[in-house]
Amino acid sequence: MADADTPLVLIVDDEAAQLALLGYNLKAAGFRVATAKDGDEALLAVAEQGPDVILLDWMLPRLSGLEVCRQLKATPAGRDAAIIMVSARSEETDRVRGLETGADDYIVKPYSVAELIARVRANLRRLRPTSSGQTLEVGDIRLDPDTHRVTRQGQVLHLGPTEFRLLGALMERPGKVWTREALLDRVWGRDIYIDTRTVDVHVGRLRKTLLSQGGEDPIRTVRGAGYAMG
Amino acid sequence: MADADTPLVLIVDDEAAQLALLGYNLKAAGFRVATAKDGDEALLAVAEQGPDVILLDWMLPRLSGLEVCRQLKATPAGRDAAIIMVSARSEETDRVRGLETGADDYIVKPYSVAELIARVRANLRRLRPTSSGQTLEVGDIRLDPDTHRVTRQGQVLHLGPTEFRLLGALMERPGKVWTREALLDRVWGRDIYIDTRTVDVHVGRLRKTLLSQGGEDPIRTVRGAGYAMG
DNA sequence: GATAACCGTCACGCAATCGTCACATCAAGG
DNA sequence: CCTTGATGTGACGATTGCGTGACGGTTATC
Repeated sequence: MADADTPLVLIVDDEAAQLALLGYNLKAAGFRVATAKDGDEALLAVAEQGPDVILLDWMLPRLSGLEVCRQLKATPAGRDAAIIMVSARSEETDRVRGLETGADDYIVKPYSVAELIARVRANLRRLRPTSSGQTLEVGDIRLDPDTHRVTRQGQVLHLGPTEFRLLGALMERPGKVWTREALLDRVWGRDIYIDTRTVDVHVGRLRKTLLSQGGEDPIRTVRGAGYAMG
Repeated sequence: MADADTPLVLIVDDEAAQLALLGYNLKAAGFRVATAKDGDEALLAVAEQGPDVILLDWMLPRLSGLEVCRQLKATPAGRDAAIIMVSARSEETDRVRGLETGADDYIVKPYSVAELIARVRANLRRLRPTSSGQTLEVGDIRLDPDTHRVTRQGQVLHLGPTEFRLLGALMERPGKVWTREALLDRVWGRDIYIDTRTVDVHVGRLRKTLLSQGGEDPIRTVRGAGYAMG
């Protein structure tokens, strides 16, 4: 059961009760579990054990979760892991800042165990193709998840955080038609209540940037359904 | 609107006012709604109607919400549903106990309608992950539900949403003769009042597109009965 | 505290698509 | 050949979906 192929989840939280609860549920779901009480322990554990997923609490003593995230993403082992920020604060700003710092996902308290497990699994799946420095490429567009850099025909394009994640989602499965709802899930996060038309606006902004250096429109609008890449 | 594809939400609460309020909001959000006043009614309703999401109040007469949750998760129909516990108590212990018992999510009073709807939707999405439909193929015509792409002999064909769904229905069961009424049900939706002749028009438009690149007419008209593929 | 970047929402306008009708055409029986 | 009911189809007004500029609000940065 707990062999090296079993995904390792590192839980970083300063509350012992949280560590116990999360650990219990994750073990029950078949994961290996490591724990850390603060940022320093977390950095050490990441370097030593190389976890696949890191559950990182927002509120930590000494270093904030945000700062820990930044430092983790600066280490080789940290870049190979998916970081899920856990927060009691639901404000948009926190989420954006978390994702900008390099977190791969975000979950807001209170969350369900089913949701947590689903998130961990989803990020594990996503880990393989993208997170290990794998640059996405569709046509003449390249997206580097590590450096957050997008180029078209060598030209570097500047994208906002949301548009970057939007493009990343579209490029991850070229051709697949995403409904606006699915994109809200994938790009904005679950349990976020946002007008679906907002997706249209961001697609428009993304298109504008992608077309700024000329070239064809790489995003296909499927009337009545959603959007797709390629 | 209220066809079988519309998700069914079962509300379990002993206060009539709560039932009415929640029911009103959920219906306004486009869900079908069923109600139950206590645990016994809930168990019956779940077995009979097989809801997709269950909103389960914590405080119930006779059986507690917790116990109802446990019993629900012991039934086949209950396991297929997402259970959201609704509680006025915000203590951590309650949440943990609720989730340990098998609830999929948890929402604490007072909550906003927007949050409630968002939770219900989020749990629905988790319940039915986007099934990657297999590409349909009849003769030289291919239809990919995933990419919403229709090709004939490699040529990409452009179809409107309705014609796409119409072709999908026909291709799903090649040879089967669909009556106009059945097609209205399948393609347009169950409780839609539309002239059956409209089907003829759309079949005509579909034929026109399918024949635009040459080839035989793949749709067979069965006089007095309806249409069939192949 | 001022500026710039970015976000989510709204309103407007255009184009695609829809449903219906009217008329043409067809199939089958007499 | 004629009749009759069913089907094909072009035209048209109405609706809907989508693109997009504008706007106010928030945050980061200096």
